[in-house]
Amino acid sequence: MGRRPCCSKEGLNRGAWTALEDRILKEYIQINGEGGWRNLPIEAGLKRCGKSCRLRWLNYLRPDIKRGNISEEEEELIIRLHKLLGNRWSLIAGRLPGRTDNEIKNHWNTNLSKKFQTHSTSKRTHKQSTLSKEKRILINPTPPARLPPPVPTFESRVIRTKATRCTKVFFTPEDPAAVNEFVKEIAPEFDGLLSDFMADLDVGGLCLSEFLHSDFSDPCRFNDNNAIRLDGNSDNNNDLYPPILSDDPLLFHGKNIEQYWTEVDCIQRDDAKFDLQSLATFLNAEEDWLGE
DNA sequence: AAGTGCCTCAACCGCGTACCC
DNA sequence: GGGGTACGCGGTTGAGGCACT
Repeated sequence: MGRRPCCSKEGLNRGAWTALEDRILKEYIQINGEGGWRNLPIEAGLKRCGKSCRLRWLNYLRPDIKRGNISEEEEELIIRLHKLLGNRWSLIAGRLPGRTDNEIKNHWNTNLSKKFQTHSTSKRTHKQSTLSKEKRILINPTPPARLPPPVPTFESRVIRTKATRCTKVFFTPEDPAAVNEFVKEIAPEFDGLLSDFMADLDVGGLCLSEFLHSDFSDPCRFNDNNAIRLDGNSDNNNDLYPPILSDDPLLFHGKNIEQYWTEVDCIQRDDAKFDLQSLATFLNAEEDWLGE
């Protein structure tokens, strides 16, 4: 019983790839492009599972793979992103050009998690440690740096599964009055959404899913205030993201937004603060996950 | 030199989601 | 809407290399 295997394992090569297999796969993809992984081995003449081909290409053969050790700057970014996003390696890898999720995951498990263990004073066991049972280690639970006073309490439930990005969030306001105040003063976008609802995290014009998937490497995506541009067109302020409000632009204090996102734990618009550390907290709030 | 234990990282596995019919 | 398939993801494994005895 159980799940049907992704492909027949009979007669397929397993284990380390040979130089010849690499060459065949590379040449096939260069000619035919990525995708169609299931049929690729047959068409390319490889005795490999399609999944294996995909993994080999993504983690090793892609031309834009960056070789060599992970730099201190990259390491710093990984730590910050992990603090914010948890074990969403693919998302983290997306912020490190040339690095793969597998590479970052391995680097974390073999190097960075130890640093956390060394520096952590916490006794909390990380639920999702990927190390083998006897090697499981303690990881800093990243307590929120500070709580934003004007933001009301939400019972947040992150829709998060084992292998998916987190873009949707359920909010259940615990204090409707506080939410009213919050909406009125800080996030008019929430107007009319006071009961249980499902939406992109969209606070003050800063949409989580857009934010996480933005191309931070493209300078055209930022205006003079370093707000993200949706279309990369520097001439149209209406397409800025977060939107430029009249006399009230969402400022990033002159910093590159990536720098800001990873260095600063709070984005500020006037005196309204939405705390990214709090975001990290609920992203990591495993007790609130669905599926319990 | 041989044995042992530890570490690294490429590869595998199973699951959830997206997509198509 | 339901079922089947493909893809992408995070967790886990294990081969190979290295250090130490």
